Amino acid sequence: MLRVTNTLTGEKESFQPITPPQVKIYACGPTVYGDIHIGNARKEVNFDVIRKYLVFAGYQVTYVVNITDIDDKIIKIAAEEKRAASEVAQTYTQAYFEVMEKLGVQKADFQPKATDFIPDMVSLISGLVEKGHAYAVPSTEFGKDVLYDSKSFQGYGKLSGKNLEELMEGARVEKNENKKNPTDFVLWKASKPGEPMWDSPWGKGRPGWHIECSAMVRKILGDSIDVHGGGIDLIFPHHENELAQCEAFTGKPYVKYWLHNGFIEISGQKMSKSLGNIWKAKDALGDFRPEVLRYFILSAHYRSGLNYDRESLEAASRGWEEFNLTFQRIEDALAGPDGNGPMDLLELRLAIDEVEGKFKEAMDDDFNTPKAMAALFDLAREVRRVLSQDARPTAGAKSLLGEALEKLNQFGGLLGITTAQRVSVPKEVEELAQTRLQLKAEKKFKEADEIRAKVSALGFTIEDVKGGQYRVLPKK
RNA sequence: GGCGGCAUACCCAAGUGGUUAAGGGAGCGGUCUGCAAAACCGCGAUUCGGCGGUUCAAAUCCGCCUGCCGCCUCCA
Repeated sequence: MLRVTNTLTGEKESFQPITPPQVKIYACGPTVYGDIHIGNARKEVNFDVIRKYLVFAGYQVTYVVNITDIDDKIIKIAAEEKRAASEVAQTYTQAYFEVMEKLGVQKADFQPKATDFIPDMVSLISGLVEKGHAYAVPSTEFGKDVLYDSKSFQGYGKLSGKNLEELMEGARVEKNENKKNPTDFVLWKASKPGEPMWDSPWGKGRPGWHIECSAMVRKILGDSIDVHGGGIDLIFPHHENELAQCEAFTGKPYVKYWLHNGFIEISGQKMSKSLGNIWKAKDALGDFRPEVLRYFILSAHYRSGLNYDRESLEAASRGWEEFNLTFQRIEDALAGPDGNGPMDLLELRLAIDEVEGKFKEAMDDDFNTPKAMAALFDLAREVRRVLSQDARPTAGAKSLLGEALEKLNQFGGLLGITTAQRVSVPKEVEELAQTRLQLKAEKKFKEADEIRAKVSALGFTIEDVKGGQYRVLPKK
């Protein structure tokens, strides 16, 4: 039975979708005003795994990740770069998709852009005004702002555990003389000259941030959804406000399970522009394989903070190499001739029988990926132990190794820490390696070493293994 | 000031009342080896930030203290 930690209740609860086997998930996506950083990437990887595991567990999942393609930051960048906001948004939307593809993040079922849902937002805002939860105030020459009346919704603060009085005291909110309460937030913003604008009952303007998610969730998934996710920082005010908008409008519960992932930290602190410690995902991908990045991200529980530095990444990289080599070693062994044993296979048999149960148990516990990975490592270790007995396993051992490979591929694939594509060794390199084997047999070691150097220049490494065989690997 | 989270070996990191405190990295010892590398085996926390309490039993529950971090303003 799957259990998840729900921010709304602060507890780990058993997961029971509203209308099983359907599961509707919405996870806040990027605001496309720049390249995404590894913190954004972490959120996408965490929810990618959550989504894939729910599918694996037999649910019919509808997964939605939005693109915020209109907001203050985009407008600001556009002004700086002297181009249209839509152009800026397009550039970074594209960049985002490229990173997602590299990272092996499966495309969401829907990837709505805010600007495609303006009419839905307008109608939602109108409804809130009619119901007395929002009010329009004069703003610019183009029209009025519409603000949400936070005091009009009794449940305001229930997600983040804040109460209005305290919020008002500590409020560092922007000054707005027109606000009835300091915690009121903007639903619709009248445009200023030169800004993007859309027609509305309140003149020309653009949507506030929080309303877009509310509108898209309702349009695509309906009034009530099973899971809403995002980074921990979105709890307040973004998700609190979304909740207030939707529940005030529909009178129905908006989200059953709120899931929030922790931050990636640099030297124990969050990434921020002001600290100048932003690590872009595309730069990380330049230094490390995508599988290594996922391996690193998933080596911590999604709700924890995760400290990111080069050393940790390099450790993850070594760990991943070791894990990944297991796959190749199995494939090599299966492709080779049968040995004639004897081999001790008991532990491997047990490990194969246990892995699925251990993996599921870990993942069922609020998607405990570190524990799930440990389950895979346990199996991988037994595999290596068997392979080290003899590089040419017996037919019986091969059968077990085949089973192990299947399990490792299945679960490692779900986490996205395996690589589907083996680096293929060019024929030229293969021939050189063969020649070297021959030279070695003739004890012409000097010539053999020369070949190794040649192979190295071609980007590969030859490693000798037991039984007079060798292994060709891409150079590290 | 209000709210929340975290503190486990050299590093990362599971563990949420009860057998020997997962796993990974690094390290050390060994096996193997023309060399190199790899691989495999073995070793490593009598102890879970500190002090009290509850309990037959606590890293796990409660209280206090210390330290770090996040949110309360845009933020994954």
